[in-house]
Amino acid sequence: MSWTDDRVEILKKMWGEGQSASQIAKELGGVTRNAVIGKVHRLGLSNRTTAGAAAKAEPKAKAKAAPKPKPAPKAAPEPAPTPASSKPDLKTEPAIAPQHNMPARKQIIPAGQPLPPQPSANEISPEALAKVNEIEKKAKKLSLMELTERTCKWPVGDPATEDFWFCGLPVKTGKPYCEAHVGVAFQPMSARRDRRR
DNA sequence: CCCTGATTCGC
DNA sequence: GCGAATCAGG
Repeated sequence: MSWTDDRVEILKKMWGEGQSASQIAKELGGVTRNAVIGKVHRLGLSNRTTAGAAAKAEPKAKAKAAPKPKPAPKAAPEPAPTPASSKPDLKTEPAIAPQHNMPARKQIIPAGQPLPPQPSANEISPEALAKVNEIEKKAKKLSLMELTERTCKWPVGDPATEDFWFCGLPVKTGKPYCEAHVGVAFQPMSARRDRRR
């Protein structure tokens, strides 16, 4: 795969949105996150203001081992960073008028969509249920964006409220959920039948 | 161990 | 220009 214009376009877009290099790599396909990062640097767009593993433009005066001399006498001029972007768009927040303010009003948000299929309690084995309640306290409470292929994607709470998050614990390899949630998500047909009245 | 981005350097 | 290997950190 090579960096065609449209692929670079996607790269720019996603990077701008704060997507991680690995996510971009997956989206594009045929490239590794290293390739993405390398391209990002070559394109000049680098330092984002993203939290997490942000780098420090810190001169590491670390006396490392031998194989890393690296003189680099060039002093970076850093003139005026003119936003010579040919893309005039960018979302300009309309600055929505604050909804007066919601006193102690307990969310009037209408759940526009059906809630995720939270299994009804009577179909879950007591053991599994107990286990879930147990680990749910330890849940990492990830947002949608923070989910990866190795984080439990079990939704908790009402998506229409602020009180909503994903479990985020390490998944049972091969499954989309952690061990506890796999227990309530994947049940043998026979077990369900038996528990039904 | 999982992940993140940064840098180097042979190609 | 490209990106694997490596580095550095959360």
